[in-house]
Amino acid sequence: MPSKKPEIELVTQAGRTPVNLKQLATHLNLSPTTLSWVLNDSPSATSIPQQTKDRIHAAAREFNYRPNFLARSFRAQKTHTLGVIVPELSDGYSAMVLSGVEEALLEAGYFYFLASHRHRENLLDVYPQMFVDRRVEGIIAVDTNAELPIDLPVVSVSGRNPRGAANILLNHDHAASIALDHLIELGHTEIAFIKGQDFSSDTEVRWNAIWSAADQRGIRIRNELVSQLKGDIPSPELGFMATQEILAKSSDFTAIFAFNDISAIGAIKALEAAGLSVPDDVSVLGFDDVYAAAFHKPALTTIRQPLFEMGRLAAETLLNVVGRGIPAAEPKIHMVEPKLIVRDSTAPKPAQPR
Amino acid sequence: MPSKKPEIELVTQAGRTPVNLKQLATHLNLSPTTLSWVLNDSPSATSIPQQTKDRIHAAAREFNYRPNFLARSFRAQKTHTLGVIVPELSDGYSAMVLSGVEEALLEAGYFYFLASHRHRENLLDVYPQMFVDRRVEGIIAVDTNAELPIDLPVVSVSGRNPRGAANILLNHDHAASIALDHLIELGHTEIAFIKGQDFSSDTEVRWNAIWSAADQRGIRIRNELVSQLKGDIPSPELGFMATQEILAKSSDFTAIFAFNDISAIGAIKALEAAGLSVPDDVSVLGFDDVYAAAFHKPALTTIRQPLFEMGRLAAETLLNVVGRGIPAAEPKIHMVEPKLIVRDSTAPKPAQPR
DNA sequence: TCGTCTTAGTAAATCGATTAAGTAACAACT
DNA sequence: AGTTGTTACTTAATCGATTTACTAAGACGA
Repeated sequence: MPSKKPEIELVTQAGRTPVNLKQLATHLNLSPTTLSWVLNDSPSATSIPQQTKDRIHAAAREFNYRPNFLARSFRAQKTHTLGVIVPELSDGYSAMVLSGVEEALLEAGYFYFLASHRHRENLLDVYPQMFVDRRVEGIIAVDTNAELPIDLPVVSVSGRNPRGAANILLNHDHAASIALDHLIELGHTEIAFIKGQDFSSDTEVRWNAIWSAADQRGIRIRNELVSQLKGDIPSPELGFMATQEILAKSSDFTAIFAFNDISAIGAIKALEAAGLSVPDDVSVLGFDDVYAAAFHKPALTTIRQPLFEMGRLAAETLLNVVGRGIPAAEPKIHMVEPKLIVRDSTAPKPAQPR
Repeated sequence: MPSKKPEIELVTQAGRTPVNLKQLATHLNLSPTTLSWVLNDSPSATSIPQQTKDRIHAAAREFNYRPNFLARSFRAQKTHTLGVIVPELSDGYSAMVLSGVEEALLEAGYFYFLASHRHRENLLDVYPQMFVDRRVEGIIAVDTNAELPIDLPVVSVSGRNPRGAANILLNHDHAASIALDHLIELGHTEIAFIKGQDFSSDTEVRWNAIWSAADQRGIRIRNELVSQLKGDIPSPELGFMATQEILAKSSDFTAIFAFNDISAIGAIKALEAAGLSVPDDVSVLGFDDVYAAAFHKPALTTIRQPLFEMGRLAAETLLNVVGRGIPAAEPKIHMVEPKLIVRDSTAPKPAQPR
């Protein structure tokens, strides 16, 4: 009589249902425990002889055993997932940061949930709550000053979060200095400014930095040459309007320092609509160096933020905290440095006044 | 003797550990089953009197009971999560699609994992595998023709996926028609073309559509006036080089139809570098209507893809399939319509030849 | 020869919610 | 009076991996 084959046989091919630990253990005539020890290289596996280990590894490979992620997550209450919240996805800023985040996470085997709040109150409540419900291990908040859950480590990018584990911040003092130095070198002293919206976390720090840098250089900031972006759409239109507002009050300036590249593009449009040429009559200085900045006409002179690096740094920092499990007592501040990118939208102050 | 307080007391405040079903059940002197039935409004709850239901709901509110998402996911092997794979995040195209995706998912309580493969072979393997491991319920592939897992429903956006549940496609025939009609109306007959890279799923369909539209209109496509984008970075540089390639072979054309807005921007730079004015000497027609298109100088005339809508549609379609649990036998094709956006980069054919 | 160590494992509990399969008490009907 | 039905629940199994607490067999030393 020929030896009877076992009634239940494991399917070697990519079968319908993936093999689980129990089935694999049965197949090997071992207990799930032993397999778990060996496959996870746990300290308890020291007593298991190499031969058995090899058998287990071989079987795992053969049947393409992949541990059930859900079961593991559930058991350990760890999801290997972060939450990332950004204001808006389409303006290029967040996308750059996210690229950096993704790169760092991939290496660590983490994924992230992405949420864009578009400055809507309810989303600012709902998304963090969803993050908590889904047991993300930490949150990266990009340019977002929300009330975030206390019991989760948070790393902010461009946004001061006093309760968070860390803040990735641009050196705004340095940014303001190199920006003003550039304009001053070109001979500009009457400079108009477009401030950011109040909801943007950079607005205040940057404005303070500009003030003190201007002060140090003997540049007077005149009230009528300052306006602020109004509205929450990511469109040059806002910069266009802000510039018109300034032009209505005074045309006694030869340079504009915009809050970001998008508004700089709007500013240029407004100046040209008013019959002024950029950079011949007025120089325009942007901020961020988003994707579009280099390809605008005139190409934007701008202050580059290392957005990709900031994303990467945020993710690495957060993973570090998450790994240790101890949220830092006081938030660390990581400063990153801006860089002046000179292109075609700035030029020496015109010889004679308009 | 005063009544003894129970030894274990539930914490009403946002305590350290959230309340679980068992604790809540103990508190109410009921079994977890009963609570589960009532809180999920399951059919078995019909026999539970309203009074008990009210007690349960009240307690759940009072102790801010939130079901453990991980436990639920594990039990049901459903994660309420999708995977989205895109080529690149920073070029504006995917970001628009994602905004649409997000909007649809939020309403349904779904999140998504985002992965950008940047055309790297290994990431095209690794990310889908990670999606499967994490038990996403479906995948949205944006402009990506990867070998995707068979046992998951897939919806492609701009990419034909024969195995997938659905494809969201632009009506490229219509796009080619309105594009050529626009150029022909302006008097152009000698038209140069910049084709997309082979890896882009739109390249072939669009090119075929252009061919037949040109044929129908008696426009001859001359080989020396066709070049192709080379390289996988999302930069106008590629369009710049493609245009230079054409210019090296012939300058006998009055219009260029570019593969996308980014390459159109590069094309304009190349034409201007060659001493040609856009649109006075050569008209340039873009594609997509990405964010930067409107703010370029000259503002791009372009064929708009309803990217946001495409994302939304993809997500809705996928959720529908996921909900029913039955992957469609043959992929549905959802066609969306392009729209001509006339701006400043196209103009009537110049009166005399150069 | 007894007791202790080491080796090579196994059994059972656990994470938290869901669900199939009961059960006890009472009502209603034949 | 006995059967069937309804109401209001409870018990126990399940999802799959991990982990704590055991056990059995043999080696070794005193």
